[in-house]
Amino acid sequence: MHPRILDTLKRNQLSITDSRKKILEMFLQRKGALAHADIEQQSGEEFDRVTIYRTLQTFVEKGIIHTIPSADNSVRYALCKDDCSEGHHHDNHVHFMCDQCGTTYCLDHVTVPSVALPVGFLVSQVDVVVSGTCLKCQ
Amino acid sequence: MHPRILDTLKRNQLSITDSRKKILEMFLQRKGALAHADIEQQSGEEFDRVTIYRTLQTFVEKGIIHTIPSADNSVRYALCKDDCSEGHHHDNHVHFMCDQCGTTYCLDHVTVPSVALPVGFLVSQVDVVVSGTCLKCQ
DNA sequence: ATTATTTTGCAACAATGTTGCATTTATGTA
DNA sequence: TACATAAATGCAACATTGTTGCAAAATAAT
Repeated sequence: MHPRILDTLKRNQLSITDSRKKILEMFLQRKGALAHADIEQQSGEEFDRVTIYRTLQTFVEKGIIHTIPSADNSVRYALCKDDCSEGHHHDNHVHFMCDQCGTTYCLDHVTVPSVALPVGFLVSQVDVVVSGTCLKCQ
Repeated sequence: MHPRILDTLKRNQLSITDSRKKILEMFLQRKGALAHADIEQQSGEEFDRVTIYRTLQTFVEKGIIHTIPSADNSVRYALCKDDCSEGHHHDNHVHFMCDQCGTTYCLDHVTVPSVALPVGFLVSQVDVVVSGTCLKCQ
């Protein structure tokens, strides 16, 4: 078991359960983003669909993971670099979605460029979604 | 009826039908983005749900409208500035989604900043999704 | 005006997400 | 460790969203 699992759950005052351990482990191992369907498949019917929904919801609320914007209507989740406190307004991200294989990368080390908006618009968060071909699919 | 409707449909070799005229008119009038649900409500059960889905699909394929990425799982559509030929790889956009009222703006005049990606990633499109408070909700 | 093509509406289905509640599991305390 | 309390899970049922096939209707072409 990944060393950060218990730590993360405890820090966020979450009961330590099988589903939470397993799902958190998935995120920690494969660094890319995961959709609900991915988790459902990989866990092999070990957990109820509802449990997975609720676990993801909880993780988002606690700031352990965040959702990634996408143009198709599939919600994907990725680990927050360091758990964002309160789960609100976490750091800005650059995400990369591969057109070929569909893998979504969370590029934490890429700087989010500043955007100059028209007067009257207050910015709370900037998400940059880049699509194209990823490293593996060249 | 908006003068650009017939023009746009003809240019894209689409049959001129009531649903297409009405839906295109919605996009031309209210310049913000529209979700499927918005269209369904505004058209007041005039058209079948399936027809709306298919119309939006067709418009996207023809490059008349494009989808806007969002972190929740609601797909929104907005007019392309000038119909993008082939519907693929239209110009990059900055989109603004208001946390208060949910209105999505397509900020065509804001320049998309260039993003420096790691070596090996080929970029085909950059979407910038800014969220915060809009002009009206201050 | 008539034929050929396209689009629509309906029905049925599939996928995705939500809610309430009883049962099970985890936590805190003696 | 055993017990009481609190929390999470699984099930069932439901709601929403999106898809597909096909006959009927509308549009376009001749």
